[in-house]
Amino acid sequence: MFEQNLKEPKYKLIKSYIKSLIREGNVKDGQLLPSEYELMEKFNVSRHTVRQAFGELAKEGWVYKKRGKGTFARYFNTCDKKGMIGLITTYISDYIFPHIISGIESVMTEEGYSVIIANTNNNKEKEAYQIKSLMEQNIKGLILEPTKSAEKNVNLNLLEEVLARDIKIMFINAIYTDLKSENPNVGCVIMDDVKGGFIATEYLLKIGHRKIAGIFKRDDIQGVKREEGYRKALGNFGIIPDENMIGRFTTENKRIFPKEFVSNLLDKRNNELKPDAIVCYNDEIAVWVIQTIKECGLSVPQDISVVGYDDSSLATVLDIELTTVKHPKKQMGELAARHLIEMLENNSGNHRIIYEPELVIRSSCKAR
Amino acid sequence: MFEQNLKEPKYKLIKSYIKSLIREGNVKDGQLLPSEYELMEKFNVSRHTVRQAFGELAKEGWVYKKRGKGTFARYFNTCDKKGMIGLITTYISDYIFPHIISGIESVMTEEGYSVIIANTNNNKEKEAYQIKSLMEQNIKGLILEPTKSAEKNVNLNLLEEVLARDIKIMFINAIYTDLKSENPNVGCVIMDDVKGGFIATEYLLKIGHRKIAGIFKRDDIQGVKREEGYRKALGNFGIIPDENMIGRFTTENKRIFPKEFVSNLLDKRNNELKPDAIVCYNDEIAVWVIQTIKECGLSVPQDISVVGYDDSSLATVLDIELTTVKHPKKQMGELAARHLIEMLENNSGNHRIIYEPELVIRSSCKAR
DNA sequence: AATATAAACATGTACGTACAAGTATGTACA
DNA sequence: TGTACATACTTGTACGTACATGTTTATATT
Repeated sequence: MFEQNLKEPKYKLIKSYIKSLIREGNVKDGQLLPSEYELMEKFNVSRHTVRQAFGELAKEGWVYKKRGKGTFARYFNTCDKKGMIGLITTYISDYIFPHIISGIESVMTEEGYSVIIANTNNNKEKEAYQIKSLMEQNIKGLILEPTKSAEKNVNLNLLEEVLARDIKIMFINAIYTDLKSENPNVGCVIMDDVKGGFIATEYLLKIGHRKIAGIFKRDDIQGVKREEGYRKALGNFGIIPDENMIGRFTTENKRIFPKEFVSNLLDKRNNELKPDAIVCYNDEIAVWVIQTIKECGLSVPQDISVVGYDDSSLATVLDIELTTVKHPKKQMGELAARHLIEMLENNSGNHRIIYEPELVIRSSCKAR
Repeated sequence: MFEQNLKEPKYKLIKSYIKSLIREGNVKDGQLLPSEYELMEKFNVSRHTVRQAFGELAKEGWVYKKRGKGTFARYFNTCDKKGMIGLITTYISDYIFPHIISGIESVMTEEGYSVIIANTNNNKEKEAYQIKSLMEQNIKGLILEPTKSAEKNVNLNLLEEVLARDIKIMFINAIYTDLKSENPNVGCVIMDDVKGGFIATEYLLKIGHRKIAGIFKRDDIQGVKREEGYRKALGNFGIIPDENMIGRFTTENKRIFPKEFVSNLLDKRNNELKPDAIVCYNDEIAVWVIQTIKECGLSVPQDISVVGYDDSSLATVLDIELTTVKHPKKQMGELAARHLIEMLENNSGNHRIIYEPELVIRSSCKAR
């Protein structure tokens, strides 16, 4: 009578009975389970007890109920579905992100994973919220594009919790360097942004420019590194950059800053600042820069050469086609997905991919 | 006695009371909520009813309980757990889809749901695979942009299975009409595409055009309806359209067809076909059409006026800015998300939204 | 043969009771 | 002072009943 009652409540016993029915395939996906009354008899309990068991199983996703019809098994996380992957990016619909996401989704779907997407709008608190949310969803891996990667990583402890739960992390675009870089559960697919900034600037130098302004994002590592490459290239040509010709913006002022910075550079009163060329953080900024140059009565590339970054769709859509640094975009997504799957399934190899940037030369620069 | 009982069960009323306590900050994170007995008295219900409310809230993550101590609010910690929503679109990274997806994601995240995305590349088999995959995840709702909606719905049985599992369906852009349209578990946010095609064509007629060609997609309902609107507008002006001036393409030949169709129209040998204006299925097609017109040595809008559809980013990026029909894009995503949440949480109301299109007049049309 | 109707059965809501078990607090006793 | 105990409170488990509501099937009626 009481041997069963030593610990476990009756409704939990019924729960595990139902779960075993489903798990062992006795009742398959979508098939009818025993009715409440049948289980009352079988276990000699009240209907309330059976309902408690079924109610929890329904909330947990093991079964679903249809009034008048019965309770049915739901087979989730089965063998033909390998599991879920979380994806957190700063933005979803803007710029090159749709292509990155699409690359990830296509590979993951092909390989039998599902992708849950979330974005942070480049806000650290929202990033924390999204990481917590995804942790609750039983994900196997997390693809993360860091938010404000150049600032202090306030979500480090959260990421360590992610790893503690055996969830692998794959960074894209940038990495949080404070995570131990040898950790085999952390991978990345990033660009060599120093080199990217370098080749963009070097190209301008090689075609004869010397007064080269730069405008960079300062709250993500990509921006900091691109500036580093820019400085390195100038240094190679023996040029010490004028700090007034380097502009730095953040997410918050990115829509105002480029215009202000460029129109200040082109202001007739401080003519010694007027650049021959401008290296831009990315194509979006380059477009605004070109717009401002035009508004100041000058033209691109006749008066000023402009280099973008990322080779986004913006680059070829203007009447002036942008010379820009190629970003792998969709390919980066695919690479990140494939390497994460490798980490999950084989747990081996080096999964730190650094993409070599190349320059795409179009019509926004002119030799002088 | 029964005035409250017209629809909502008592325990749901108590649930929303508790949720409002937490949401409005009357009971903050970690603080004690009223005990079961207090709520019994307050609402004049049995303890069972209160427990049902608290039980569900606990499973959903709104509260947590401690035996002997009470029930506590949980807001900032992990109020997620409301569940997962599946999202299946034809494409992810192209055209207006990133904006639709972004709208859905932002609302869903704000409301505590997670979004799993998947795409079909406009392929019916892939659609079937994605629906099956998502069914195995424990999704609460499915947002679906139909694939090849004008063709026979081969996945109807699958969608009925989705509904049988108590997963609500929200259609966007188009609906599979073979699903019973009064079903309260099916909603939609679509455009009035007949009207869209109508106002685009009517505009051209009003500014004096009579020989108006049309190029439409024939494998989705949007295309069929836009063509219907086009014919209706012509009919209102007493024009019987020349069938040779109407082109129909499918996903498979969309990259070749517009060019062939337009260059054939403009071929000097069949001069009677040469149109004054062309109504295009969408902006993407319009761009290719304009390209082809230019290649034939004619110009837009001087020789031929062109109308697009969707008001995508393509519309304003060319040197000729497209006159086009406005598509809600991000707003459509937000609407779809909000209405799906309504269906899930309140189970009431009409969730069939038909968006009224409006024309955005730019510079790709000229009166004659 | 088609159409109501009733019965049987499924889950949903809601009332009641009883006792178990964890927590906090005040009181009596050592 | 400190410990033990009673008490009152909390949630947890479990029994019972009743009726509502949706689904299916068999039966009776037209």
